[in-house]
Formats: sequence, C-alpha cells, structure tokens
Amino acid sequence: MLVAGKAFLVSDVLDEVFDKVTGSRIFRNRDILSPDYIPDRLPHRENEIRRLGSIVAQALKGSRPNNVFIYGLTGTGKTAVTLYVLRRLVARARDLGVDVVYAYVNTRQRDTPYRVLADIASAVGLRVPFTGLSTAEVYARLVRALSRRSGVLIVVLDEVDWLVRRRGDDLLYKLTRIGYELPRNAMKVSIIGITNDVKFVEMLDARVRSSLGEEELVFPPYNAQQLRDILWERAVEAFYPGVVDDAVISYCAALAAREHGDARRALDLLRVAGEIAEREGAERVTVEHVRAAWAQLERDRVYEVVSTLPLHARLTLLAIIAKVRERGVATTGEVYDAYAKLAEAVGVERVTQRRVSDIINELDMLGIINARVVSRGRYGKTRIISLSVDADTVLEALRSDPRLEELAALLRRGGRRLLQA
DNA sequence: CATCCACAGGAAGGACGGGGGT
DNA sequence: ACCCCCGTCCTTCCTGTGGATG
Repeated sequence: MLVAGKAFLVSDVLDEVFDKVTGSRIFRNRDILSPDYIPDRLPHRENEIRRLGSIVAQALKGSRPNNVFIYGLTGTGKTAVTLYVLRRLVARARDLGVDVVYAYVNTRQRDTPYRVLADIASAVGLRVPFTGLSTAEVYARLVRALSRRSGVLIVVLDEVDWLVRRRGDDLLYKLTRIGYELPRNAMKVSIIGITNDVKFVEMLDARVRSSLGEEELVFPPYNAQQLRDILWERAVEAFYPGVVDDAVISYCAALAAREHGDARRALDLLRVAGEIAEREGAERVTVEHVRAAWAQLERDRVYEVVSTLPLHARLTLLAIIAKVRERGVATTGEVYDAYAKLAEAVGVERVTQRRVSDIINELDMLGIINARVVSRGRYGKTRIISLSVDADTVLEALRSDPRLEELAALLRRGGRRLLQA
C-alpha cells in the first residue's frame, strides 16, 4: 500500500513535469531556435547566398568550382549560408544526375590534419579508424578513393584558422593541390575555407593564399535591426502566437548586437529564455527571462571551458583571478608569481613561465580572459590580462576540482592573504 | 637617439598514455 | 606481442620588440 502510494506520488510528480512541457503554451517547435537549424530563409544574406551559389554552381556542370575564402565574425551566418547553399546544390545535382558531395569539417573541433582528412574521407564513403594510421596513409587512401569516383567534392573547412594556427598550413597546401595527384576523370576537389579571424590570411603561405582565395566573400556583422528581423522570422515558427513580443526580441537583439552582431548568440538567448519561461510555467517570455538566459549561457560556457582545463591551466586561472581582484588587471609576470605560490600551496611542481605564457594564450582564445600585448617602454613588453567573465562563476566551477576546492573557496571569500603564504 | 626591460612567441624535442596495424 | 604513430603537456633555448628612459 505504502509502496503503491509512493509510486503514485512519483508518477504524479512526473506527470506534472511532463504536463509542464507538453501542455506548455510557449514553444511550438523549439528546434527552430537550435544552433544547428538551417532555416529555409536567411534574411539579410541574399547577396552572400547569390555569390556563393554562383561560384559552386560550376559543380553542376561537372567542373571544379573555384576555391572560396569566407570571412566574417562569429554568428554572421557564414556556416548557415554555406551549408544552405551546399544542400541545395547537392539536391539539384541529384536531380541532374551529377555526382556532387560535400564534406563539412569544423577544424576547431576536429583540429588535427588526421581528423580533418578522416572526415573528408568519410564524406566520400571511406571508413578510416579514428586513430592508428599515419596522416600520410589516410591521405593516400583518400587519393585512391577520389580516383575511383568522378564528379565534384566540396570540402568546407570551418574555422580553418584554428587548424592553421595549431598545425600550420601543410594540409591546406596539400588539399589545394590534390587535383594534381588525381587522374583527369577523378573526383574534383574544391575548398571552401571559413574563418572569423581577419588577420588569418597573413599566416598563410603565399601559394596557399592565392589558391585558396580564388574567390573571397566577406560577411558583415548584423546590426540590431537585422538581428530583430532574424529573430522574428524564427520566433514566429518557434513560439506560439503572443508568447514573445517586440520588447523581448529587441532585448535579445540588443544584447547580441553589443557582441558585434552575433546572430547565434541572439538565437541562443531567445531559446534559453523560452526554456526558462517554460520551466516556470509562465505564459509568455519576458525581458526578465532573457536576462536570466544571458546569465545562464555565460555560466554554462564557463563550466564547459573550465571542465576541459588541465591542472596548471586551472591554477593559472586562479592566479589571474587573485591578481585581477587586487587591481583589475594583471601582467604575465605577476600572474606567474601568483601561480607559483598556488602551485606550491597545492603541492605540485610548477611549470615554466614559457608554458604559463601559452596557457594564458589558450585561456584568451577560450574567451574566458582578455589578454592583449602592450609595451610599457622602459618597463618591458608584457600582456595585460583581465577576466572577461564573472570571477565568482569561475571560482564556483573550479570548486568542483577536489585539488582546488579549498583555494577556490578561500578566494571566493576574498582571501587575500592566500598569496603571501 | 640608442638602450634595455620584460616579456612575446617560434623551434625542437621529450615523456607518456592510448590506440591502431600486422 | 610488438611496433608505430598520435595528441597532450611540458621543457629548453632562442630571437624579436614597442617605447619610456637616460
């Protein structure tokens, strides 16, 4: 009786949870706002679609489209436009009986030549073990597979600057010249490189630069008005009527516009705001929900980043927080001194300053700190480091590491003596 | 105007664990 | 079972540099 009663209670609680979601009058289709969703219409990107479309259209005739280089800050629709155009291209090619395939590789996630090649290989139906072979072997197998096919392969290297920064442009060079290793009737390879780093081109070898940049497309950031258009377009499908109003959309657009017009941010904000509203059982999404969404997104990002950091990077981060607490900013040297003390407190060997210098760069690229090089003349050249996220959020995330739990807790309470010890 | 600080950041390589090929 | 290759994290050694100071 008691057990049955308990079971009843549990299912009752669950029913409540389920009802909240299924009975929700918030989302009609939440997926419309997911980061991977490619809508049927991409407002304010008509020119870019037309230009990219006219370039890759060559594939429909069986010829190799020019390589394309696409620049634009994050969330300016580079990936969405590229995938949108390529999907339509492949569909049209199928109708025409032409063999056109594309391989999409995000080289930030797949950041080694090996993994990139493996992904390209799998796009042409070649299975490659995820490790074990030499890179040269994978390349050779890819060449063989391409020789056996015809048509056109379009390789999309998203965030290609990551690959080049970490691994150099060897792979890019090889890929741009892969055609010379293939027989005339083999599959033709064309490359679309996407980057949000404007200075990236400078890192490239002149030969790679000229062959990859046969065509160039620049994606300008969206302004607040354009972001509103984008949000409305999606919101109409994603939410039930009357759930969001112009104030909510405008607020999301404004917050994202502050971050250089990042549409992805704007859509994330709107989605999470909707989720929060739904969980609360609210009938409408409010500006307050958007505010909460902003905080949650930052929190999630910090936790995710921190969870991937090795011990010494965590210690460096702690050192930065400690120093920044004192003066707002810190230099590399100061951070290293603080780091050394923290390492001792934890009882681990310290790494060299050279290594910490790299760690600082990594933290900067992860967007968790801000580090810019300055010259203070007589007083040398260094990096001025500041936090770009909330310190307490970072400390909270670091507390989950048993080795750092105590230190993080101490710092959170503003423990300044820590570094004297 | 040369100097010199306090680093930046490139190059080479090594230890180590993990996971294939044969 | 053994060999190889890879990625990660780290070291050592190094050359380069913007601009306040003497």
